Amino acid sequence: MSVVTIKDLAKRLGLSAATVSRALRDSYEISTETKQMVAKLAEELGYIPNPYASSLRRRKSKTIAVVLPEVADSFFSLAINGIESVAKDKGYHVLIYLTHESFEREKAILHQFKSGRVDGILISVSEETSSGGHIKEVIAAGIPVVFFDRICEDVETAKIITDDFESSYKATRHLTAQGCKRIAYLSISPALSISIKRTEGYQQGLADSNIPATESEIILCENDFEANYQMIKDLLKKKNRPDGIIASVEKLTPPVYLVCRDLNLSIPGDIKLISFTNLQSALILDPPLTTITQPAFDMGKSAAVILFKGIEKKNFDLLKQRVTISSELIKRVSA
Amino acid sequence: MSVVTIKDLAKRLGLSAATVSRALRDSYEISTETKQMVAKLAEELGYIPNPYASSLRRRKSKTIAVVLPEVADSFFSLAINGIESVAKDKGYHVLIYLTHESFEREKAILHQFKSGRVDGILISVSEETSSGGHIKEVIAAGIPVVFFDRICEDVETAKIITDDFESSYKATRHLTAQGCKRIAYLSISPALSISIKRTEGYQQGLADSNIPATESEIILCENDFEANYQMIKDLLKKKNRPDGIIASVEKLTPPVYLVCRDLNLSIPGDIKLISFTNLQSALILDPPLTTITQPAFDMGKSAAVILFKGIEKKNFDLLKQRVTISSELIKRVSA
DNA sequence: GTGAAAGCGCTAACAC
DNA sequence: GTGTTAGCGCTTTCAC
Repeated sequence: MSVVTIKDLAKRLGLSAATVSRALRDSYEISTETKQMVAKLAEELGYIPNPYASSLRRRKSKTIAVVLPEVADSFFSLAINGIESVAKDKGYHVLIYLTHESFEREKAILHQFKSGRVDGILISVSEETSSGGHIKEVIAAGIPVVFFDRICEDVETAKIITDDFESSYKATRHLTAQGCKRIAYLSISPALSISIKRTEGYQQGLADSNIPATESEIILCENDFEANYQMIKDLLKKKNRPDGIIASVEKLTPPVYLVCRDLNLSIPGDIKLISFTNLQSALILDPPLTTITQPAFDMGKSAAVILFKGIEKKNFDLLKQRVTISSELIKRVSA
Repeated sequence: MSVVTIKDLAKRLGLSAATVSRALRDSYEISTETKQMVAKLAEELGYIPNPYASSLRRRKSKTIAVVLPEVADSFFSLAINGIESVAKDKGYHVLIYLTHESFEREKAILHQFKSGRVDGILISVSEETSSGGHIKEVIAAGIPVVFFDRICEDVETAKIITDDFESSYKATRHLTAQGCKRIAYLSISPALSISIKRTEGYQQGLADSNIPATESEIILCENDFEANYQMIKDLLKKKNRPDGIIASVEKLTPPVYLVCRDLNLSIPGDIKLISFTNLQSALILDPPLTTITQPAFDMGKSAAVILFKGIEKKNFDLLKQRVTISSELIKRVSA
């Protein structure tokens, strides 16, 4: 706790608190000499402003919230870096909240933001989030919100996404071009915006490759490794097993590799695989993994930049913003 | 911004602000009926306390800071989850700061904590941090600090670490037991506590295996992928190249695999490899990677638990706390 | 069991 | 260019 306050500085300098405050904020009203005196003493005494007194008075916190499902995923780790890089430059602080894919938790977290704790919010919604009422409430309370990656289509505010449909489409077409006739799609929560888009891209890819819908298979995976392993194993044990797989999120890659190993199936010989992932280690997997790699850092950065515009510029129409940053299909050995 | 204040509630109920405040905080002085009335109206009007007014008055922020070098590493991602899990239960908020391995940045971040922005700090120091003066200052200002993973030995406060010496020793002994005669150790910043311990464990392991110091080789790696790749390539091109490698941090794994592939060297045939990493994908690498896996989640959790004890319990001697949680050597194919 | 009053540290209006 | 005053919204004496 810094025990030195503006009053202390004022007393020592024979000035009023108001003048010191103005000098510290470099107000145009204050003479250069005074500013220097104040700055010098503040430095000497190790004065650090109390952020909460300032927040209370000015009604802004210089803080943003980042609401994420998890941080285990490499996508979100990279996104945090992008966000932090711009928050730091802006002199903002970053509060982090994890929903653990729970809608209830997400609601509770957002609810308390109406208190003015943060000046803006970056959010990637949970798997369970199918409607955005809780987010609309926060926006109605006057707090700018920017979605990134996992959005709510029914909430009108800025959205930073990647081209999920196109990525999935490209992945599917790549597999069929390699000769796949029967492609399984490993999905997560079907309510998620990214799931919907990716699934659509997959289906369109199949259609455009003249693969009948009967030859498609969508497996709804869970958060539990063992359960996913088992589902994938069941899938690959069937007599008409797929010859191609698209793993729609990072965490579904390991179980596929393991099942193939355990079932003695060769990738890409028996089964070709493409995963959505940002893991650097994709290229040292056995075999090197063909990936859809998302612009995670840039998405985080871009979301933060837009959020700050929304916070700082009064006549910036945050609500209409929509940025799509392309993902990349990186061909390696698995497909 | 919640526009409903305690005064509003008080006015509506014909009570004083003081009574409402006490009722909301469930003070023993207040009658049950009053409490219920207040709770009911607060709920109805959507009252949310202004956290900064409360922080200003009570001189506590219900917020902790987590200061990390990066969040790209799987270790720190998992640690954040551990930290968040306990902060959530305690009703605390988590501010995150990245130093990007810069000492200057770390100093600046810590400096402003003297303002009372946070009630406690969890920190894993940067590569460049060789002395802890900036941390001592914060502690002197009365703010509890807990180190986790990367510590400053010269700062007397709680430290949560893993058994770096033993892990490295075990890794080295495992390699020599497999027949390695010449083991290289890929290091990062030699000033870092974890680097020092791991290097010592490596050297002791060599000594106990009767391998002369002349057959050891410590390569100081950097933050740049290309540079590391080149250094490792140079290392493995030498005629007396090592037959074993210990990668002391996660990010050094990919370049080793790539160099081996490019030089047509077989792992583990020509070179055995053990890496410090928490990546789930270790077991689907080519070949599956033998790892030292750290208890990242538990370290984060444990650090947070101890920090909160330091914050909440006055007669808890935070400074003397020291917890070591063991890492695990997981034998797979690479060594 | 409740109220009045003071004040946390800072800043914005309004003076001069 | 600087000072005075009045709060921001909450909590905490100290009364009764």
